[in-house]
Formats: sequence, structure tokens, C-alpha cells
Amino acid sequence: MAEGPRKLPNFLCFAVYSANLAFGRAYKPLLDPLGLTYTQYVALVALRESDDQTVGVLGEKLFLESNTLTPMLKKLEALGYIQRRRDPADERQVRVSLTPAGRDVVDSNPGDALIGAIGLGDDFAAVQQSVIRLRDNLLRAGHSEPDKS
Amino acid sequence: MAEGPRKLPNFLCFAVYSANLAFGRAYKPLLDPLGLTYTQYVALVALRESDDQTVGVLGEKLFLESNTLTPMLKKLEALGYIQRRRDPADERQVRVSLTPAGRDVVDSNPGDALIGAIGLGDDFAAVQQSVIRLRDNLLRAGHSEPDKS
DNA sequence: TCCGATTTAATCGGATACGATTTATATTGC
DNA sequence: GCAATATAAATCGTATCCGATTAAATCGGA
Repeated sequence: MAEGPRKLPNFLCFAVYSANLAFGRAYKPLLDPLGLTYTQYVALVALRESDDQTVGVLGEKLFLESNTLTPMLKKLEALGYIQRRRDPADERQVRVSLTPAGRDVVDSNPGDALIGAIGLGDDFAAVQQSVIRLRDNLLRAGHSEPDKS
Repeated sequence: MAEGPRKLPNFLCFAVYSANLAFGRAYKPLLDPLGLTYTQYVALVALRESDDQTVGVLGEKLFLESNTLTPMLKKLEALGYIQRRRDPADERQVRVSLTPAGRDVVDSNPGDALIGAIGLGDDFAAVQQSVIRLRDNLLRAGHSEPDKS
């Protein structure tokens, strides 16, 4: 996981870990006035894509499962930003949708205030693609690793 | 925070967020046999750099504070991987060092098993530097933002 | 000296993550 | 049609994160 000397700054995993912390802290002053946490905001962005998503489908997009999502979605419902209801056609599933208030909040794009702070310039898209590729490679490796051939 | 259409895959923050989740999941099978979590392992790497670091100095390296570190360090101490003791010259500070067992664990470089899974090839160093730059820019923006001139 | 301000770590409460289990519903095989 | 299986979400316990507060020790100025 590290290239040169085995110190923290040479660990790619630590760069990603600490960058994630930094994003959370940068978003906080933007989201606090809305009563939202960073993760809750990300969930609202995912919910903007379509109405009546199941918890499972939402979890695939967010790389989370119901153990994490259920409490968060209940909180977002209590805040009035989403609606949750059992699917009448399959009572096992819960369908989640933005309320008008939730759509207003997410459509205000509070993260735009950070675009200047990122400071990657023309590299923005390239870095984003690399991080996504890294993520997908790691997840793929994890899925197929239990293969002890 | 997003460039093109405002969907989750276009958010750099989400790429970083989900890549961090992916790292944690990729590390888990490597660290479970050692009884370590991902964050605990990162702390051990930071502790390898020098003996008798204070909680505060360690927190600067990890971008964490005592509210997060203290419970984690107590756990690492209970596992026998580190030693904690009050500094006799300044009883406010706690000095932390790896035990021989802790040094053995971290020197085994368990993360090396992931180098192949990352799959960034020659871009490894460039991506790492970009993510670090991104992190530092975000943190800098947060520190000076409370300036209401 | 001595008392207020500062510093350091620890504590506390709320919000994720996540493995493991549970509950409720749906599907399948016979 | 019904028991066995499978699936979806929820629940539970543990471990981070983090804002806010607390406790203890040190420092500093009059």
C-alpha cells in the first residue's frame, strides 16, 4: 500500500482516508444550517436521481446496506426531507422519495461553495476518474478474493 | 462540488467517500487476523515514525483529536500493541509508543497485499499527490473561512 | 506568590459504518 | 397448498468521528 519509505504520507489509503475527513469538515458549515450531516446530504443527492427507490437500490449507489441506511433514512424522514413507505406490491421493500422540501435542499447544491476550495484545476476530472477506478478495483478484489483456487 | 450533471458519480467528494469505504473493506480480511481495525492500523503506522509521541502530535498526523484517539489508543494498549504513559515532565501529556508486538505487526506491512488490487499503475504517485493536495486545500479553506472580513 | 488564562487529555452524546442476527414477506419445490 | 428457502429491511453490538464540555496541570502577569 505504500511506495517509498513506509511512512503515513506515502500510504494512498491514508491520503484517501484523510481527504474524506477533510471533505466532511469542509461540508459541515454548509450543511449545518440545513440540519444535515455530510452522509445525509450524499443520500439526498442519490435520491434526486429517481423517485421511489428501494433501500436496497439506494444502498447499491451509496455502497451502504440497510443497517446503516435505515437509521439515517428515518432521520431524514423525521427532518421532513424524504418519505418512506412500504411497497404495497412487495411488503418487504421500502420505497424512498424526496419531499418537496428535500428536493429544494438538494437542488440548492450547497456543495458548489467548495468548488474553489478544491484547487485541482484541470486535473479535477482526471483525479475523480482515478479515485473511482481505485475504488472499483478494490471492491472487485474484495468480491473475488474468497476464491481460493 | 460536481462538474457535469448533478448525479452522485460526478461528485468528487463521493468518489473519495466511497473509495475510503472500499479501502476499509479491502483491509478488513488482512487486519482481522491481527485483531486490528483499519483506523487502528493507520494509527500504528503513524506510531512507527517515532517513540513517545504525545496524543496531540499523533492527532496532527492523523487529523484526529483526543476525543477519537483516546478510546482507540486505550484499545490498542489493551491489545498489547502500544504503551501509554503520562509524561513526568508535563503530566497533562500522554506519551504513546509501540510495544515490540506492535512493531512486529506494523512491520509486517499487511497492506502490501493490496498493491496489486489498486490497479493505478504508473498513476499511483500522481493520484496520491492529487488527493493530498485536495485534502490540504480543503483543510486550509476551512481554517481561514471563519474570517468574516 | 497567587489566581486567572491556557493547554492537554479525557469524557459525553449524536451520527455513521458494519458484521451478525432477526423479522416479515415472497418465492419455490413438491 | 404448504413447508422450506430466499429476500428485504430492521435491529443489535462494536468502533469510529466529532462538537462540546470537563478535569487536571502548567503558565503568566500583577
